[in-house]
Amino acid sequence: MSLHLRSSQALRLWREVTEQSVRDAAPDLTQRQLALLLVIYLEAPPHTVRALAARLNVTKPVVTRALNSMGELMLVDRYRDQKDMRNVLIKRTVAGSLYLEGLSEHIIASAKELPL
Amino acid sequence: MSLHLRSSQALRLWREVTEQSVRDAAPDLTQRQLALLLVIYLEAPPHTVRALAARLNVTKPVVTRALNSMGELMLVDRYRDQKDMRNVLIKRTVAGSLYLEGLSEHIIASAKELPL
DNA sequence: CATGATCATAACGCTACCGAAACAAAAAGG
DNA sequence: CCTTTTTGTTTCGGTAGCGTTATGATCATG
Repeated sequence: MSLHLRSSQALRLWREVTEQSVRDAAPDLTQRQLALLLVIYLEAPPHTVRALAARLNVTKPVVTRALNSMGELMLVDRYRDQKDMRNVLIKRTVAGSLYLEGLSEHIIASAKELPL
Repeated sequence: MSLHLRSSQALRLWREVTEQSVRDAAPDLTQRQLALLLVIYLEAPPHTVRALAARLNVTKPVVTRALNSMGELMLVDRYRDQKDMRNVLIKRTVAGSLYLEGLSEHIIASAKELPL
């Protein structure tokens, strides 16, 4: 058995959560930054700039810049791969985990109150 | 009975849909623009700039600019209120409906394949 | 009808992101 | 070794969003 949503429910869910994010003026991530953050936290490491860029179909500078921005917000961390000093590996942070935890709570709460 | 999501499911759903939007390079709306679009299409008209700004907790120029951008993409339309010529009323478009229809299909498809 | 309030938009200076290309550092491989 | 390849970052010029403030148009009210 799978999770079944109707069209009106799907959009309503998206509206609730997106609207909440806007209203709260939470760290104003772009779509790309958010997508990146979710991949980093939901997929198994290691994550490199190159792999992330390929996965999201964006250029490497986009990833570098997104990591700069989210790094300042402490949402991610990065360090050189000691095995191959060309690589940069992206690490999760406590702040990043908390941020996504907050997001998931919003999603869950909104889903719970969707009309059937 | 209400729609219950677990934390991992919620974030996975968000990742799937956000990632898809990024990969497809669909009209690159900001969070604010998307929130605005969803309110316009899911809430009953009439919609004015002022009311939308208040609802999303943003300034009026933000709404005007978002309507400019989305207007160029044909996602929304606007015209003067004939009853009160100070007001601008926002209208839905075919392209906007199609865009949100695509979004909802993405959401539904992703939800359907969430692990239980 | 004139003055003040209420709309939406325009103007201004600023910041952040964009794609493309150039670059620096490290590894690979002849 | 010394070139070539790979990896990530920086730079460049350009675009688009931001908040604040000013403006123009319309309505309400004395």
